[in-house]
Amino acid sequence: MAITKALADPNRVRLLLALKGRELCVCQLIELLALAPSTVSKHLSILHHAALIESRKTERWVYYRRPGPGASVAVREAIDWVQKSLGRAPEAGADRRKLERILQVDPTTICQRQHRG
Amino acid sequence: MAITKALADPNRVRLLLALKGRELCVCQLIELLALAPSTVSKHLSILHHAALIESRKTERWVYYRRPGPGASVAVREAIDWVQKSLGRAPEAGADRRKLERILQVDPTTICQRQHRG
DNA sequence: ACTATAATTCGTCAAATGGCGAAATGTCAA
DNA sequence: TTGACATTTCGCCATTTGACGAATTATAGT
Repeated sequence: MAITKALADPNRVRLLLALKGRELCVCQLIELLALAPSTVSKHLSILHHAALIESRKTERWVYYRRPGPGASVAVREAIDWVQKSLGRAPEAGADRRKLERILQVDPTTICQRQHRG
Repeated sequence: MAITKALADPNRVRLLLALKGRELCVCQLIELLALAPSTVSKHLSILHHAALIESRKTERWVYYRRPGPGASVAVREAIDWVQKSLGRAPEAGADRRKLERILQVDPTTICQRQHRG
């Protein structure tokens, strides 16, 4: 099943947890995971292929979010489980704190920072 | 996380679903998956390592079952999700029917059958 | 003790996975 | 149209995974 495969990697679970209640730009997710853009993009495409996330493109930025009410029962239950059960882990808390800091900077600045390394 | 890794393989999900409400002998699980004994044993050890199943040995047989009330919240929630969400899939239904047939034969006969191939 | 049996461990192999940088794509600004 | 930028796709590499058969362990029966 595509869903369980998608959830098998910790970084993908981190992405899914980060998208609780809000959409995020790819560059913000890159900042969170601290991995190469191509790697994060691949993870996002795997989550997308499993229908666990949706995307929206405006201008040069791509935003990802959890699926809306139209999502299948399987997808909704999977996300609920991830949130409830895996969201309790200590690393999930650390990511939430890191995200708070990321959200205080505007995405444009974050993207530019990534170009310089 | 060990749990999500353990659930990433379809055959391991099949094993977990097969153990709903009953314990089963390894030879019965081998019969269900139709894989080499060593392969099934490996899958079982991965599930066991993630604490998703427990084992009990009597005489020459090893029985596996879902964990009892002493299991952690994470484990219980994972199993609940697997049962509710993944147990709905058509392949899960096929496995239930196959198991019914397996349960009609006594384990001793099944084990002996496996030695001849 | 010796043999048969149920299951696991070990060694091996092909395929899948996760990471990266380079190149490609699409979009905006000058 | 030229250049900068955000993201994705591609090609590569090291590691992990899932499969098997052979060897090993543990137990029961003779």
